[in-house]
Amino acid sequence: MGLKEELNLSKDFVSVEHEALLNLYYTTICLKKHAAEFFAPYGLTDVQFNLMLLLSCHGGTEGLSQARLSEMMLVNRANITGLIDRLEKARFVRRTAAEDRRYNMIQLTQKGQKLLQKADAAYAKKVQKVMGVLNKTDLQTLIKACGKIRKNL
Amino acid sequence: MGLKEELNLSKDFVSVEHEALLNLYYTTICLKKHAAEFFAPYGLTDVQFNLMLLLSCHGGTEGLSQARLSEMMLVNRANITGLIDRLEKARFVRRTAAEDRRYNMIQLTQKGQKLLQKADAAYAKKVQKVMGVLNKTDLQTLIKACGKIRKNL
DNA sequence: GGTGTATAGTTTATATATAAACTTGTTTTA
DNA sequence: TAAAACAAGTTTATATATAAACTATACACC
Repeated sequence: MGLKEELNLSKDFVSVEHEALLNLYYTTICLKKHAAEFFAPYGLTDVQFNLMLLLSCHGGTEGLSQARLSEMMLVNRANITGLIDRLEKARFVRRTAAEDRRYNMIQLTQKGQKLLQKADAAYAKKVQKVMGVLNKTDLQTLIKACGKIRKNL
Repeated sequence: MGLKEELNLSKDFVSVEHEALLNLYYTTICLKKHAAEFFAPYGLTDVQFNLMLLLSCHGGTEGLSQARLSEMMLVNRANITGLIDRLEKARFVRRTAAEDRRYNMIQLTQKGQKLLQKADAAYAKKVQKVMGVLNKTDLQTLIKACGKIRKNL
């Protein structure tokens, strides 16, 4: 039961290469939708959770600049402005001035830390369940394949 | 050279499962950005190209309804309204009334067909080049892994 | 020490995406 | 057959995403 059957397509894919590409696209869309649903009860979007997780794992005490966040999330820095606006409005993060006054350092608030802790514990279990359908060898193979593709771009 | 190095992350991933999930996410983002750049010279976005390709491959002579397009693209039907609005404005597709007057049948115009033909020929080559970094066996393995994950959601 | 250049963040215009409420048209069913 | 239920498409409000133009700050170098 591949993508062709799931989408009720009338024709085969033109190549296994295209089929693989579309499998990556559609699988990621499904995973993102799943994540979005998962985080909704916490009052977060999947994107907001990911940003907060980056702050928690890689922010230390001083936080991360918006430029660094945009690098890590592979998004335009203009996008970070709006994300932080919304998270700041909800009091999950704060902007702090850095020595270099061009930078905003973004930090989790206590409220943000608490929420993240709860959400992350549940999310880690979810990831184990969702990706656990592949064994460790298959996961490593998948990681390698993705790495090769990115390197080839 | 994995994701950790590419993003200059200070910590390891908490599990191989999470690492694999993020590899899917990030690789797809990279592929989408690449596709967006590729289609820009044709005056198309990657999403617009995909919609037109579906019309070409699975639309036959009568076209596809917006509801069917939303199923195939895994997007909300509200989203299709705007996509078709923009493509219609550019005269790449047209809305046609169906017998069941609830439906819009969407068809490629001649202008749309011509553009698609040109873009698709070049795109097929691009896909071969990008995904060709994996051999046929690796591609099949990737397709199977993605299928297992989707089935497990 | 002032000028040019580079960097961080914001604003604006636009595209893609969702959910919810709504309109219109079809089908079911009582 | 009239009412209820369902289906397709649109509208509205909001979130995420980009590119381009802009502001403010920092730094390099003559």
